[in-house]
Amino acid sequence: MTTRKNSGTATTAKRQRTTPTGAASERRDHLVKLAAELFARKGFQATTVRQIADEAGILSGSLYHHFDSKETIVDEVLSTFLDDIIARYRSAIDTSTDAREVLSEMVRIGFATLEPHRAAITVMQNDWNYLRQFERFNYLVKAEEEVEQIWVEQIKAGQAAGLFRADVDPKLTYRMIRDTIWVAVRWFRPGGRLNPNALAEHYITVLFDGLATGERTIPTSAAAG
Amino acid sequence: MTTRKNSGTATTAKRQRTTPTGAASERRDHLVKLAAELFARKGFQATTVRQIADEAGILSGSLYHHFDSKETIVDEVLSTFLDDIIARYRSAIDTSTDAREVLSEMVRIGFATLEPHRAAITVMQNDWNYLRQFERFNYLVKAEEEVEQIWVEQIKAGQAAGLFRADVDPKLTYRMIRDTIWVAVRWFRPGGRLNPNALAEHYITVLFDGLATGERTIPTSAAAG
DNA sequence: GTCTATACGCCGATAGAC
DNA sequence: GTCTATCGGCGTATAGAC
Repeated sequence: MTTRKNSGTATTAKRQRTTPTGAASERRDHLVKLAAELFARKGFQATTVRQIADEAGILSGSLYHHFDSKETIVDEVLSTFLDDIIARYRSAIDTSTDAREVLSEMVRIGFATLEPHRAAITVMQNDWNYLRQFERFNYLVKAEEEVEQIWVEQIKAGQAAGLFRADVDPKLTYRMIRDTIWVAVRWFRPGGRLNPNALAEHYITVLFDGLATGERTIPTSAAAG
Repeated sequence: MTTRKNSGTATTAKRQRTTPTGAASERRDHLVKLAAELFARKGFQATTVRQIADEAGILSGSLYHHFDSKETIVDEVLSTFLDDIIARYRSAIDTSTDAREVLSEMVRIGFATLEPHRAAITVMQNDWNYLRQFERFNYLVKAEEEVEQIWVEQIKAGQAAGLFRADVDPKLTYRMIRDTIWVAVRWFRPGGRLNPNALAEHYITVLFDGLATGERTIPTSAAAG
């Protein structure tokens, strides 16, 4: 399909390294960071290569010494984020067996990612619909599927163990959790009233125990009350 | 700030009506609908006026007989949606006094809106970040604030009545509910496995009663157990 | 209400000097 | 690694005939 070389994970890869050793160029990384901020603020398409170059204090033509296209830049923004988040999820699964604890931890990971990967998550939210139409970004769909599988597995395990109510749809529940976390990037501001930790604990509380104070009806498949 | 004339609600308005009676032109409405679908599918910026015209079987120049700019078209898409949703919320508040019932009804309204306003909601989700930078769309911010006030009021009322747990942040809770509903437009497909009703009931269940099966710790300010 | 024809700027990207 | 200079294309929008 594409001509990309895959490394590390099965989902994403780094491309067009300029140094002979294969090490990342710091200059290049810096440019990617500047571009990511612009993409997040104005959208991918509304950001021009001239603006990116301006931000870096060079001319637009000079950008093409580092990247062969504007899409290569956003590709790097997104794949870096995806590599990181998937690695974190895997580590959470490895360190616990209780589905409720794993799920809580993955929620915490999500909110904790808002700050370091704010720009990438914003681009993912706003420009995913546009970017997905290019085959070069097929790996985004693959990564999404991999993440979904990880979550749904844990929700089903929790239901089988009698920890979670059996009358909710695992896939649907996953989507709602996922969406709630990532979309928070729209209003979350580092240093604001709420830090990522408080956000996570707030959400975990409502997610597991609910908003109501009264009696509950909880049908379960296993360990019924 | 702008030269727009406001009608109906305090938040949105219709503009540039062409008929002398002030009635909406059906031709114009049809063009808006076609454009909305394209905006939703490809993003506002990635959609060209030539594509909109193609879809309608006319040439791009002819579009300017109906609209004075591309932004006017998307403006009409968004304001129509906002007028409708705010009217529905108001009617829900008027027909019930129990905060839990009002909240449930507003959740149902949200999910029920996914289908008829799918395109508008998608544009709102994906292009809001871009559109908000133009002063002509300031009314979007105002409408958002109005909706927030309606929700937060109900959550606080529920807490005061001892119906909702007191240890959650009303504003934060509103944002999470709102985001969960609207972002569903990304994966919701009319005629799919889940209809808007099932979605709403599923979410209401988890929202009020939680995902867990065990005992809960529920601090309340009023009517403590 | 649509078409013909076109203005005019900005877009991403390239070639080659330094 | 950056600059100078530039290309071809497509973007929104307009003027005026029909």
